[in-house]
Amino acid sequence: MGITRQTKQVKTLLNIFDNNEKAISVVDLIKLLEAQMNKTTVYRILDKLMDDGVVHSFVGKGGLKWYAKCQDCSCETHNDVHPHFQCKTCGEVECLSVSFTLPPINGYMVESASLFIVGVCSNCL
Amino acid sequence: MGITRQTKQVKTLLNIFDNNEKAISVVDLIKLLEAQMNKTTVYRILDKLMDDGVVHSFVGKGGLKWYAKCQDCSCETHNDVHPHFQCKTCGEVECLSVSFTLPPINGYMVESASLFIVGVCSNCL
DNA sequence: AAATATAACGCAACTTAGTTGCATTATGAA
DNA sequence: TTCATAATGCAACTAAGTTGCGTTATATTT
Ligand SMILES: [Mn+2]
Ligand SMILES: [Mn+2]
Ligand SMILES: [Zn+2]
Ligand SMILES: [Zn+2]
Repeated sequence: MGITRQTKQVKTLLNIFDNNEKAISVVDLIKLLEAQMNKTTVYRILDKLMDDGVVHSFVGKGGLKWYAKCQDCSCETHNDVHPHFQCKTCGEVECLSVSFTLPPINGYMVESASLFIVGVCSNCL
Repeated sequence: MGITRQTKQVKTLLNIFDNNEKAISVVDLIKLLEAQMNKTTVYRILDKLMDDGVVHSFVGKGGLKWYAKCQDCSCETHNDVHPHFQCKTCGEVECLSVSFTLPPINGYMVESASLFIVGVCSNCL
């Protein structure tokens, strides 16, 4: 079940994702919002925003959780199957708007796949 | 720097990877070996086996670290760039001996990429 | 404009993965 | 057998994420 009440904290988080193309880690979110809300609240709101198809999450380089705004998702359909890229230089993480084809693996049923790419972004090159 | 002394603990871990095609998580390794060695030792030996090109690691579904034997790696060259697969049914994680091509991303320098696939393995289908 | 039901929040305490410092042990070379 | 030191065990710590519960605030009803 997703969000039912538009609390001050929910609005704050929605605002962050609306004005931010890049992905952001939970750790950074908690640090950024420590004056405004509890870390438990951050985790809980993120969970609900996931349910609502507002954001999607993925596991980054060090095993940390990252979140980014969904493009064309809703409660019912999560279409955000795209690679994620982390820049070694500036540290920023972004969703790549490209589709990728999985290698052929006979006899396996594929349910989901995540591709994480590390390198140097166009700004830092 | 890698391993310089063939301790009992090192032999135990080498033996596990030699007799095991599948990948294994650190958590499972620690549980499996709790009677034989300390968890700190497990982490430290795995680090060194990485340096020596004996094993490689990757981040699994939940952000946990997994390890598997390298095929053709050494201290100098780590060639193990392949996807990893986790079966939802049996939970086993394996290295896929297939190569995959990255999607074209103009203006970015790619350094490494990891592809993690979740589904049902051939045994469980 | 109250009253009210309850979703959501804050807080503290907890769990778990992984790390660090240091005293002790055991390996391999001299 | 001696000896330097790599490696281990242990305890304490850090950091990410979770849980339970009492309190607060939102949105609906009266
Ligand atoms: Mn994304
Ligand atoms: Mn592998
Ligand atoms: Zn960059
Ligand atoms: Zn299976």
